[in-house]
Amino acid sequence: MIQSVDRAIRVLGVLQGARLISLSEIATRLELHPSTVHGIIKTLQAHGMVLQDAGSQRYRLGPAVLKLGNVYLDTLELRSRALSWSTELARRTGYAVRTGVLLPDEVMIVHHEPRPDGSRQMQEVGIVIPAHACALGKAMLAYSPEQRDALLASGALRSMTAETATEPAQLTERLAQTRQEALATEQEEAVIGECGLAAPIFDASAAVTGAIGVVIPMLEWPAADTVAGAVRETARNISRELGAPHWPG
Amino acid sequence: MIQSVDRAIRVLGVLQGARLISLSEIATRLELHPSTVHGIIKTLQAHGMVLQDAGSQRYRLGPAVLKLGNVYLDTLELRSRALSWSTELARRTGYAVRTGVLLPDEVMIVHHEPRPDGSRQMQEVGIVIPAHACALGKAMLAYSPEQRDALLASGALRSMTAETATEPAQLTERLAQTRQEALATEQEEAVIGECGLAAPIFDASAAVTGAIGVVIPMLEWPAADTVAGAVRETARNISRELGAPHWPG
DNA sequence: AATTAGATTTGACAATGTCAAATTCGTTGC
DNA sequence: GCAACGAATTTGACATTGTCAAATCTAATT
Repeated sequence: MIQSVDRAIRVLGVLQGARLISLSEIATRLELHPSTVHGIIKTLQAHGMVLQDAGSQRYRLGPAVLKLGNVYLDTLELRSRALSWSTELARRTGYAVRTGVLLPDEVMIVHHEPRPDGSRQMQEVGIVIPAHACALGKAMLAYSPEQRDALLASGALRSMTAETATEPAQLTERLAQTRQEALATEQEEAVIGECGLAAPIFDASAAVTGAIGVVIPMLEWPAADTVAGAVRETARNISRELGAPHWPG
Repeated sequence: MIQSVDRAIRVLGVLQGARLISLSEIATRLELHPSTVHGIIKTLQAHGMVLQDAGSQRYRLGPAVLKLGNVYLDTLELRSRALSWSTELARRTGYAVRTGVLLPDEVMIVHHEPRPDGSRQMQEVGIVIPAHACALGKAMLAYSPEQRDALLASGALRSMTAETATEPAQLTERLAQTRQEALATEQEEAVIGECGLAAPIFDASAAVTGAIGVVIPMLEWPAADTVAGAVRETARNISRELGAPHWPG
């Protein structure tokens, strides 16, 4: 582990949390000397990863990070396979479809297929949602023992709504149910008024690489039984295209 | 400039160009010792910026870079201001609307408003286009003398189509015309069949922060005169919201 | 005009990253 | 099934290079 590279990434992490921040505040948060942070920041700035606001002298993320992010999306085989199946799933069910990957304790959305009814929706690619509070996250955690244990051990089950599972035992039970049905559900656990169904996607090494699911407004919950079947089937189809030997896990 | 941080960013740059690449190839391209690259890569990997492919042992970008990129978009005041005006411009003109920022020699799209006719389109946020070969790029370069000179001096006017301006003199002339009309045009210079109009956006310090423009299919070119007016007006309105003292430059 | 908060620069020291060689791992050819 | 190869990884010594504390500069504020 190279110290200065590690510190540079931590600086980016702070910048990610605080949109516009002064050099000395970054130094304080990371418990580093301002001069150390300055050297790192100037290096990042030279590559366009960080910008200095002209007026306030404070720092923020730069455009180079977006370019990197876009290349990541392009290289993701999961995403390219999910594209066509998402359209199909959205058409069949009438709901918005999301595909996500698992970060240490969050799910990151790598594709968002809007509801086919054409209602205007926010662009959601790149957003992150706590893994324990969404169907996509539970679908993946249910089949990723290490990640699940790490999350449970970290004790970071942040509460999002009244329905969020914040107790390890509660989450463990929901994951067991997810495995039983090969389908994860979510009822207003992350966002009030929003429910969801999701199923895990496996790759050629039989490991979870992602999950796909539908977003269902509370008013339309529970969804028709055919929706659950369609989500499972879509996840199985994508898994097969990725070379998964079997589905589920 | 901190050497190892600089090298880490160069490693990311190589990963950006080559989707899946071996450690020794990265080392060769950067003229570094494999062991040096290994230390950097493992640090990046620990933070999820880089992933190692299970089968081939090769490396690729990781999800953490996408998360960073998304935060950049959220912090961009240009983008939030452009959102509502883009919808309006798309509605008035009937064309897809793009907003972009200027990198050293490319334009990066930070917002894409689809054509209001509802035709299905690719998501284009995060893609980059050579600055000298698109209307957005020329709109910004025309009012950014340093960036223009740097680009002309670099001699990197890559040819995209037969119409691309690859000679410095040719580009200089087109930029002069852009300033004269306060509007940049593009006729199949980047992509065959695609034309465009764009105007620059200025911030409170009277510097160019971006550009907004419409994408026009070759078959519908030239567009009605009202389109040019609508593009200029939109750029002026966004500039005013950002606190620009005057428009153009 | 003085004060303060913050960004930046400087220079010495020692921690730290770098390099070359050695080792391990997996794959291909015989 | 064994050997040879290519590639990733590990190790340890050396010297480069990042780090820290103090000093300087800059720009707001009173």
